Amino acid sequence: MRIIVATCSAEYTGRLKANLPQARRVIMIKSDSSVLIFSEAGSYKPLNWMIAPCTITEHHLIGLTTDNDHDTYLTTLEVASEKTTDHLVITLYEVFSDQTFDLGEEPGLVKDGVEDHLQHYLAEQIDRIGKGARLIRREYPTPIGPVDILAVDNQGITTAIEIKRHGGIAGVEQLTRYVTLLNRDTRLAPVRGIFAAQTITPQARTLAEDRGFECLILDYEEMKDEGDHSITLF
Amino acid sequence: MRIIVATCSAEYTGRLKANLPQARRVIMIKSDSSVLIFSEAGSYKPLNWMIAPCTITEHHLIGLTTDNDHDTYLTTLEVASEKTTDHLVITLYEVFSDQTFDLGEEPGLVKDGVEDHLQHYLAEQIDRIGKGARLIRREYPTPIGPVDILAVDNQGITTAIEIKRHGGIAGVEQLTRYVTLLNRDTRLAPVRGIFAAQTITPQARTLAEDRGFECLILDYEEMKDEGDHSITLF
DNA sequence: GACTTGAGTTGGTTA
DNA sequence: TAACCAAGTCAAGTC
Repeated sequence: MRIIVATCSAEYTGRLKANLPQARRVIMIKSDSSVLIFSEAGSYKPLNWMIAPCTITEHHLIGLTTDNDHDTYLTTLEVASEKTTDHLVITLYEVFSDQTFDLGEEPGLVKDGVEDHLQHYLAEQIDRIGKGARLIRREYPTPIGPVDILAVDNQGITTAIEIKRHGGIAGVEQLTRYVTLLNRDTRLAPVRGIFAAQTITPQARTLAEDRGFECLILDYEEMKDEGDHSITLF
Repeated sequence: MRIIVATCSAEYTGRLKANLPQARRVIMIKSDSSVLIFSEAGSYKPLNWMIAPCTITEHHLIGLTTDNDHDTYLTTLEVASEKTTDHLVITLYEVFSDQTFDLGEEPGLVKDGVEDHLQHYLAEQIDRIGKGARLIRREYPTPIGPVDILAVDNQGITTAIEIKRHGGIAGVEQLTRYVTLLNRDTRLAPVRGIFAAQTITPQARTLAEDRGFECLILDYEEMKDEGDHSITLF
């Protein structure tokens, strides 16, 4: 990992073109040659970047300082993608720091609470859609992608469940596609839909209910507690 | 901008929980107190982060080195969001570098080639949907969001155009929602749809054509040339 | 402030 | 490899 703090400008050409005027910034060059340019502003996204695999060519040129009173060295970093025509040219004017560190292996991040976990617990606790419900399977395959959960409710009705952490309109559309498709299967029809999420936007709830879907709010902590509890029981 | 290179571990609690085992990493602290933790792996996304507004509390503790042969100082950075309950605790074990730089103002990034530009040129060159077509307006407002372009084709039929750089199923769904809604307006009906993009996935094309929408491939460079050309003419 | 949409989205999984 | 879907997505614009 090489970290450069410098006055720089940059120009990116690829899926779009982007121009970065001269200013002080931080340039990170990872060991795979990927490059990130950061400013104080914004969140975690760099202003410009190049992802691996790419090749960096460093040129040293003689230029002038902004007040033209003496010669100075300019450096350009030409970063070219090896897979596409994308390229990024960074010009360094004044370099304040240029250090390289060996970070070694990254053991990786462990996450808890993603959609997959919601799906896991809801499949395990399928009674949450109504006492007596029975799980058919998680990730029930269809030609247009897997349905998060397919179940049979206590009335014997096939039930497709779309799970989101935050439910928006797009999720309702997704559920609509699945229910429409599954209803063409005479062995399953009629199929109803449940839109299950930790939070659901009012617009999405309205759309879902318009289409005859039930909305189910999921409490992750509660589901996790119940899941952990049943593990200790067996 | 403060840049720390150190052996660290981290724990995030917020919308989910995430745990980062001990390893050498780069920690960036921006002037607004936002924090980013990077490793060599992955692309521009940090392993963990906290966005502004947040408060950092730095604690210095006496701990033991991993081989327990002598005391050492540990530092923890406790980063708490000021708006939510999110918090991130970083423990620093061995610090290799800890420097602060003043980057000053960021003049900002200038982009060319985003969806907005496609929309601009297509509105200007509305003939691309058929000779004699006439633009009604860009960003035609509806209760469910603005339609990218509304036009009248050479048959006098109202035409809703959804523009994407890369057209996928979600874009077709979006167009469907708009066309369905606009068709309820007796002053506009019947309304047809055009799905316009630089690239369209085969599935999206199939879905769009199933729904009676025309698919239109846009050549950005060509549109830009034509746009620039007409500017020089007037 | 809530919601929708775009992004050089990135990243993971599967056909 | 291509396409779909989730993400602590982020960020901009609108209502």
